[in-house]
Amino acid sequence: MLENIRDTWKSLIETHLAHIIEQEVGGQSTLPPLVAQVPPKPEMGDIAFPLFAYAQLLHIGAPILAKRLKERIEALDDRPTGELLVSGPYLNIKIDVASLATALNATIQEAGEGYGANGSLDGKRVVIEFSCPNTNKPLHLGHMRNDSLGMSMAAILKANGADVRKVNLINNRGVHICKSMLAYQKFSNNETPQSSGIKGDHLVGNYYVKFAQWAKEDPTAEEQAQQMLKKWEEGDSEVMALWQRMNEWTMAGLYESYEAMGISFDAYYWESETYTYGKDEILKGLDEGVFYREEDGSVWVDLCDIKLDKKVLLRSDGTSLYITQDVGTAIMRHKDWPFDAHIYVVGSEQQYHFKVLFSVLERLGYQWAKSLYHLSYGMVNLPEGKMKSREGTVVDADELLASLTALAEEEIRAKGREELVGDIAHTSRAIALGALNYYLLQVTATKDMIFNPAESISFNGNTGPYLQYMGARISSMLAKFHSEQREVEALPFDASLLSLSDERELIKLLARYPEVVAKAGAEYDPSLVTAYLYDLSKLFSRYYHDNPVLKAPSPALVRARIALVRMVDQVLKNAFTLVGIPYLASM
RNA sequence: GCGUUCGUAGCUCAGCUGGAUAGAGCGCCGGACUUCGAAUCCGUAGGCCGAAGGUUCGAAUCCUUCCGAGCGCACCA
Repeated sequence: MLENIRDTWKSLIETHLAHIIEQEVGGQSTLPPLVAQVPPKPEMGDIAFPLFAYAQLLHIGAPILAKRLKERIEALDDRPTGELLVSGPYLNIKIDVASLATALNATIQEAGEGYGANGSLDGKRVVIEFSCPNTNKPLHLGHMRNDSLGMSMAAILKANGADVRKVNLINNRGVHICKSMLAYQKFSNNETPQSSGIKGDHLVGNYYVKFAQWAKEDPTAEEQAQQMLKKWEEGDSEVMALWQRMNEWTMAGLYESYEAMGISFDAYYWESETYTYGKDEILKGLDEGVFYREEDGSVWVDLCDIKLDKKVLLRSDGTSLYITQDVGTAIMRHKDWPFDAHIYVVGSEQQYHFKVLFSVLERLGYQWAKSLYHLSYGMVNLPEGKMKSREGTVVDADELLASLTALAEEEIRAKGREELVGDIAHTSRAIALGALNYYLLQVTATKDMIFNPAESISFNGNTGPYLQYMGARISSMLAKFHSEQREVEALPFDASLLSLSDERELIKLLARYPEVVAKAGAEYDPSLVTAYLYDLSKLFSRYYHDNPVLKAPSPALVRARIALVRMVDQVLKNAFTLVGIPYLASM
């Protein structure tokens, strides 16, 4: 909405700039592009156009040029609504906020939860792969960052019109899986999740830890694990049975965690089925001369020309590697469901791997290889330093969620809101999720981050619950309005009454929301949405704190402010769904 | 060593397709609840934006070098 206004002014000013420059210095074919900015202070207007570059061409001061442009445009009979201001070397526009508010109100009311969405990716299919846990241990904090990013990106891309397919590739085979199996075989006395009362993924994880301890004492442990892997590959019935049993335990646990954290997928893939993929593709590439074979029989790709070194694609015994199966899996997925883009949400430690993977696919001649994207994210560290599984400092996902939930519940009870909140368990969980997702998504994905548990549960300041609180306050305000001032609803909405500085700022911010959704989609960056949410909430908090809505001086003003509050409410709701923050009417 | 990501307030983070005095939160100190729920709001203090050069009318933002940190550099995944 704001974009249209900006573009209108921009092209108008551009035209007149071109005219002036042509008159003064003759046919300048390439003018520098005019950039639109936001003035640092509201009283300077709403849109700013710096004129330095043009003034230089004309050999005059920018303020003089600004003045000339202003006079010239003001002389026009039909020009857009709004006011021109000269502010030093800038030509600024003070937009007509009342007409913007009127249009915005109609748009938001009509679009509802669709406000902010756009069709830029209409008809485009996007696969997004994330989570991809191993079946030998429960989820930890690192996975949570991955899952938050994956879920959020999927929602953002949908809001941009894409047909999104969320996929999860479960790493359910390999030596590391055999390790927990082996330890279980040796030390378990056949305990089960049922007999022990331990959640399946945690039970299996215990044996993975057990293996590490055992391997320290018994040097043959690693060798035994390798032997078990061999048996697995041969389909040994005893090993297969154990594998199946333990994988089921883990998966049951993981499904439970996903459910609790609001994470879902459209398709699951299993490494036990995909690990042999890609071999044929590599051999085909070998035939085509894209790859080469070493004397020992291994197949390689030489990526030195793009500074990526040489990489093995097939072992000398002809078996696949991690990269081989990734090549095969990508090709298979494109056959199954021809996509326009494929995003892999994977930690930054695998950047090199993905560069190689994408290059290999490109060399195999797949045009779509260019649409592959590694959404890389940094490590999650603790205030004390890195999480170390050996030192037991890994933050378990289930435990973290449980403790956040307990704290939220404590807070609700401390405020005596048990009755008002309704389902206290549900509400506490929703607050915990809001806190977690916001905390994890507010940081730029590529950066490493420090997760401070104490801070994430504080619920004060720049946090998820702060945003949820805004929603709850608005809900209760609107409920009160409906029960006490229904008759005011009948009054017409007069946007010109919203003339306070904060009201103007709120309206502009609300009008900017669609641009945020578009940018987050184009740049694959959920943190743009969290940043926007915080700006909106902060501005709104101050506004309703300082200015009564239900007790505004006149019914007409009550009506106008209620309209504004409803717009804020709708945008909060819409943005919440993009970053995994549950909306709560009461908390 | 090579590649890559990053160095902004005491701490955690924004701002980075160059533009008007560098912003939040936490913490510190001080205010505001007979007023739409104080999980809130307001204010004070706190920065040679890692360092040095360069490009530019203008650089936290772009380029180079250096310093410091993370992560890669397996016929592991």
